Amino acid sequence: MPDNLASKITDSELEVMKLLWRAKDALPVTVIREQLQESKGWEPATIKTLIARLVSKGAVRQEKRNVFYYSPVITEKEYSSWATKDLIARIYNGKARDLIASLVSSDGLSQDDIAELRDMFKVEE
Amino acid sequence: MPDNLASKITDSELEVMKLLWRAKDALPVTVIREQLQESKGWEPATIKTLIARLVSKGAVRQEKRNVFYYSPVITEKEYSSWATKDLIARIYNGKARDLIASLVSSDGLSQDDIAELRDMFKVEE
DNA sequence: CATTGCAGACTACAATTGTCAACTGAAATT
DNA sequence: AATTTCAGTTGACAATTGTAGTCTGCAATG
Repeated sequence: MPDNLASKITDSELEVMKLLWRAKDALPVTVIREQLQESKGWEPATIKTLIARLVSKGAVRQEKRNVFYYSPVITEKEYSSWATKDLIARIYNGKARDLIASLVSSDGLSQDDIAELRDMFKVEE
Repeated sequence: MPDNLASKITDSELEVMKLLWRAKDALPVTVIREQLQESKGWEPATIKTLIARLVSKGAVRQEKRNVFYYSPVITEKEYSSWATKDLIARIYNGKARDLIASLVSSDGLSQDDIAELRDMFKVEE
């Protein structure tokens, strides 16, 4: 995990992180609750547990106002880049190109994707 | 998970799978045990548990000879391709190209990788 | 100001995961 | 044939994860 993290962000917790990443500013539980109750059908208690766990593992910071406001400590980029490298280490023996080869050969990429990637690598120095 | 799987292969179990994937033929516990005891420092009991769990979740098949011989049901390619798509779904909103963009922009690729990928996409129809 | 609603803290509980020990019966060894 | 060695099975136990209930005190609202 990103080394600022005590331990891994779990799947459920990740849903909370996604919401916080999308938000421009820190959010109070009220807002987080509303959205996740709606989108995930979770009970308020569940949502509060997830937030508390994220705070305790250092992925989310709380800021005292009238009520706590929560915001991500690690960025989405940091996390996704870590998760990707972790996958590469665990499954592709550390070889990033093997990951991409796998995508290409297992039709994980659309024609559009491939076109775009061709461009990407053309420009790339 | 690959839909032939009852549930996800865990990290420890994956070590067993890797060994089985590397092997040409089915292996008896003796051989699996020797290697993992060596490479992972696991107790025989641990290794036997992992094998049993893999069998019960359908990732490994056992073949009765004098003693059981074990071989993978899902291939390494199937698994890694599934794991990759799963990552893309969970973290990159289903967009494979975002994964690759993340790799490129977070220096997850060496110059060599990039060169090779440029070739890959040049040839690619 | 009394009432209500909910944030925050604590507790709970089943399922999964990482590790491993004990037992049992068959195969190998003496 | 008696002994030893494991494979295979079952059980175990702590930590993590998914999901949620309860309680307490403050803040908004009538």
